[in-house]
Amino acid sequence: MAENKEITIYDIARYLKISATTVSRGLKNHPTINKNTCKKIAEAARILGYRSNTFASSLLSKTTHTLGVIVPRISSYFMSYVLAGMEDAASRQGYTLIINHSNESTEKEKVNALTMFNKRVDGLLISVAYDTRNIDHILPFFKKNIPVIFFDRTWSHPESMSVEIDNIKAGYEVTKHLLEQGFRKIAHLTGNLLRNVYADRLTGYKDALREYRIPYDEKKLFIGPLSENAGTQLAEKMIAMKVKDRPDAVFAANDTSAVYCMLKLKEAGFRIPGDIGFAGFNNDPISQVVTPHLTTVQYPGYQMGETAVNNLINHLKGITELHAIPKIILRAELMIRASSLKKKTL
Amino acid sequence: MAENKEITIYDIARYLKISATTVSRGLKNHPTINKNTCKKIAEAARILGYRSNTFASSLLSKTTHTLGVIVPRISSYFMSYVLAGMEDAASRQGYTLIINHSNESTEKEKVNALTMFNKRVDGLLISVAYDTRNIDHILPFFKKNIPVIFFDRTWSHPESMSVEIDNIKAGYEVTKHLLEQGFRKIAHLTGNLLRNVYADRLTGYKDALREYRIPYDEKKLFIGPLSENAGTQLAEKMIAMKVKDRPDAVFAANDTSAVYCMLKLKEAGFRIPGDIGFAGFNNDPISQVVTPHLTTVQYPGYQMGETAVNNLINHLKGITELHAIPKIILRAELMIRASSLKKKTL
DNA sequence: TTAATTATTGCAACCGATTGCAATTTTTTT
DNA sequence: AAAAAAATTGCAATCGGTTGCAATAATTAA
Repeated sequence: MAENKEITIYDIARYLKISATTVSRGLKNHPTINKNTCKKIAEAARILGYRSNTFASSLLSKTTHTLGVIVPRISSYFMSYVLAGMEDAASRQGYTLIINHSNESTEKEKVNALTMFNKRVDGLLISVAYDTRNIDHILPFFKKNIPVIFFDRTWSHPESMSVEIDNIKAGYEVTKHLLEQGFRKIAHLTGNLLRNVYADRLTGYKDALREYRIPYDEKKLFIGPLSENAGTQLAEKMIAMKVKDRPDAVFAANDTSAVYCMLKLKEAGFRIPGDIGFAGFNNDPISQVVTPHLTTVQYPGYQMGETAVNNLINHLKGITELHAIPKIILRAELMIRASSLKKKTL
Repeated sequence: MAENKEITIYDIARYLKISATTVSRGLKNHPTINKNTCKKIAEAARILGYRSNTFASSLLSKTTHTLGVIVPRISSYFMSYVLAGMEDAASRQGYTLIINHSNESTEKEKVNALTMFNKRVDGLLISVAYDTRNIDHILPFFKKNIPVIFFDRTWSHPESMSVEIDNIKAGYEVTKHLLEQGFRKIAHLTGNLLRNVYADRLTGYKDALREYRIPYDEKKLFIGPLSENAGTQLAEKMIAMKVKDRPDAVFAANDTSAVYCMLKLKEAGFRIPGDIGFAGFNNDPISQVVTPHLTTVQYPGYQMGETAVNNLINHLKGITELHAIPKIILRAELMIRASSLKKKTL
């Protein structure tokens, strides 16, 4: 069988005894082509099993209808929702996603960026790795006027747009809530302060303390990878502390570390929230499964992905200008649950 | 600045006063090109900021170095690990992934398959949607000799390969473990039996019952979407049952439904595992956070993704033949935890 | 020193779709 | 019925890299 022979517009042209030009135009219903001819062309394409050769047209148009996505980690609850939102938005508009993850390594991030650059994505969506210190590897995109959108872990750049939540506000609200509940020695477990998400939450935390006239105590700030282990270790440190030094609450910058810290403390006999209150971040499934349920911040991952992609595509279509909107803030919501409710009421 | 001008091999040729042919060959260190010339070409490419135009070469080679991935849902713990494994394996070998999700809809799956087909991926990796009933939409790939690998939720096809775990064995082991612990009225909460993963686990469940000479009771089989809600609803049904009809254990085909069923029963005053034993599937993070911890099956997602991609690429490179290996079975491991330990020991 | 090898390099056609402009056909106007 | 306007269609060049084959240059053998 000739099943393997690819059908081109020339085959259709020969079949209908017309020119390839007309076929090319007919296939996209170009207004100058007779409606009837268009119909015949579409029909012939169907019969012959034609599929457009995207390379040939990309070669000419220099456009791929492909967006590159670089995330620190695919396998995270939050990020997988971002990707789901991106995928839905992209395919709704006829775009395809190329997804890479840096695995939190700046080196891999650089390689990924280069790959995307060489694959000539029409635009780039990126959330930077844990300890990325500069965006030299993104500069080539700006130079070539390829639009870049940062999301979640952002990086400010005059030609780019960021999509994020108001981390300062979220950090403030979490901390304020803990303060309202009567906690006064609140520890903050967070990640690399180079990252906006962590730096901003810390700022919010400090803001709330200031409001309550509680001096900020550096000894209550714990910086680490926010892993299960990081949570467990903080618990161990706390257990080893003298009572007067021991925090009476923990605000962790993600749920994983919060939960594992909680579990370890519970195991050691501490009551939550009676002895120690807890709040996390992200609203991962574990936050609603752990006992007591974890107070956290609902992070709109799906919506973040959707928003980022829609804005990128609007820019590509010339509907909007990226640099005109340096930042889009999505709504994040404090989810108050038992882990922080010392007073029984709100 | 001429920053925006793309550099082509012709620019390099002009710059070095040699032919484009030589540049093309030199860039890939073709043996007939003088080593020294190669070096000069590479240097010039660097200086001028050349990047290869993949379309132009794909147009000729009919190869994209791109793999298509269709998953039912990106935002699932298990699947996000599969994707991570795929991404690592693919980028290690210089391949790029295009990822789509069907959102458990066969219709979207069809659209996705068409997109991948038109984007001319070199190979396809797919895990089918919840209620896909045929693979007509995949047939075009087979016709064009584009290799297809099914993973997790597979579909047997003579030219294809499947990567999965031994779900029958896993189902058998979970059930046998519950039986060994003294449970005798084990309910099974699962998904659409059209899907191998659910059908096979059920088979294993029946095998274990048979071994213990316990008649299979259809009334103990609950089929649904395996969502949080499905778990809660099963609990409600169980609460409403007469004692003699009530299962003394639940084997759920995923952790989410198991956990939510457990939580609801706990809330209603049932003791786990004293009154009702529990086992789930997947080893999601929630399984280790819920109290008591959930017995489950460790599902090697990352490895599954890696294996699928490596095999696909090996086929593409001509190292192996896909259809020679119809199936690859990965190791899954029963994780025994408190939710199923009625006898205090193993 | 010349012929025979071997190493390098370049010509020109090709992959498949697109597009400006000219050519042809059809329709409308006068 | 002829001229003008509008609707269709096709020619030919182009996008950038690849490759078979011929041409030229450099080495080696005779």
